[in-house]
Amino acid sequence: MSSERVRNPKGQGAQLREELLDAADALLVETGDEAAVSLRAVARAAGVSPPAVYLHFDGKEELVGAVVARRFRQLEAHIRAATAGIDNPGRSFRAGIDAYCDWAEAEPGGYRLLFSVPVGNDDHQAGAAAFATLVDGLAALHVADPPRVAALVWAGLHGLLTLRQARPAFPWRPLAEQVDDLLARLVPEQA
Amino acid sequence: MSSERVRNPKGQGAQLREELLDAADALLVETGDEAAVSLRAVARAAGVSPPAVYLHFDGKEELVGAVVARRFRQLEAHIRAATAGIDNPGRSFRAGIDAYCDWAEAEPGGYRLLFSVPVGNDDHQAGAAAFATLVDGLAALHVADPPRVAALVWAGLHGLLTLRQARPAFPWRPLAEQVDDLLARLVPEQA
DNA sequence: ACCTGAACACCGTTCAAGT
DNA sequence: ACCTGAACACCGTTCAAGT
Repeated sequence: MSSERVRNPKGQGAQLREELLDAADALLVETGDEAAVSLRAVARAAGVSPPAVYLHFDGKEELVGAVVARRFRQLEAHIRAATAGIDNPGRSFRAGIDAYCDWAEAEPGGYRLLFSVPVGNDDHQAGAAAFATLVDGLAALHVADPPRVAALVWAGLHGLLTLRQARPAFPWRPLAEQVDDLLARLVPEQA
Repeated sequence: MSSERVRNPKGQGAQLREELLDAADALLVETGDEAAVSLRAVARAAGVSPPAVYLHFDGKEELVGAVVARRFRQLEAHIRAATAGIDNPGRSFRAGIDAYCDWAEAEPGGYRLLFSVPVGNDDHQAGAAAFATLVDGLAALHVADPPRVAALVWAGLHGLLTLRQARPAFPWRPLAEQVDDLLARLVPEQA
């Protein structure tokens, strides 16, 4: 049960860092809750002793923060990939919205995690970049005051996604229908 | 440091139950996070030993659940009190919305708690009752398909309130202004 | 009927030590 | 340079026992 893992050679400490991030990511996404994942469990999954985590992270909080930052970058890349090459502004805008929702629904725990943890500077950068894609999409539709409307759209989507997760017993309509309803009212220009 | 508390007489076990609920509520509202509050800390605050909690609750989860149920009933009462006696449907509707937002902003941890924990049946009842006040308000405004619009309004408000808490560094406009914007678009009938 | 003490298997973190 | 073992103060929960 102990020491399956082979020791890293001299210059390769960075490899353990990646293994720890992968292990922590997998455990965090399962639950979407920082508190449900223990630093000791992450160390176990990576095949090292608990103190080894401190060689690469200041503590549990910094480890979780690094996972969150990586997930934010993935989300932004996912949205950019979905909208890339779509010329029609309305269709591009909607493709970005759908990518955001798909990503949240595909890994609910991973989405919840993004907003359940105090953000560091890295996350703030990545989050701001994702928000910027939304503002750009609205500007292309000639919406008045795009940042102002973008905040409402973001809040509406986030509210729908998180409430649907938190209250699965509520008689929700299909998500696509709710998103249609929401956008029809918040962004009439996109029709 | 030990035994400040006087033992309860024979038929008064229910009193400890209330003391535990009050202690747990205070600790939970401070953090808004179930995981940040320990059963042992609750027992300490109430002046009893940890196993004493099990005399009244099945475990930590049930204790937290009872606190959440109580908070839901308080929220619904707060909304009903704010709308009671207002005849004008538009003003009554808006008073309910404002009461919801005020309650969430007055105790952010208490609001977060309501949706950060899996719900039991009690919470579901209380939550449904609060939602019903929203549906009724929209019906009085002769909105088409009130439950459908109510879901969007609820999601929009919830998204605004939680994102503002989770991302305090974001350049938010004042909440009242965002709520005005949101309602103007989602419920044009209220103007 | 109401509550405690001691125990168990966990947890995050620190620090000295091993290779 | 990279990692471990042992320790510390915590945690939720159980079970026998005290008043």
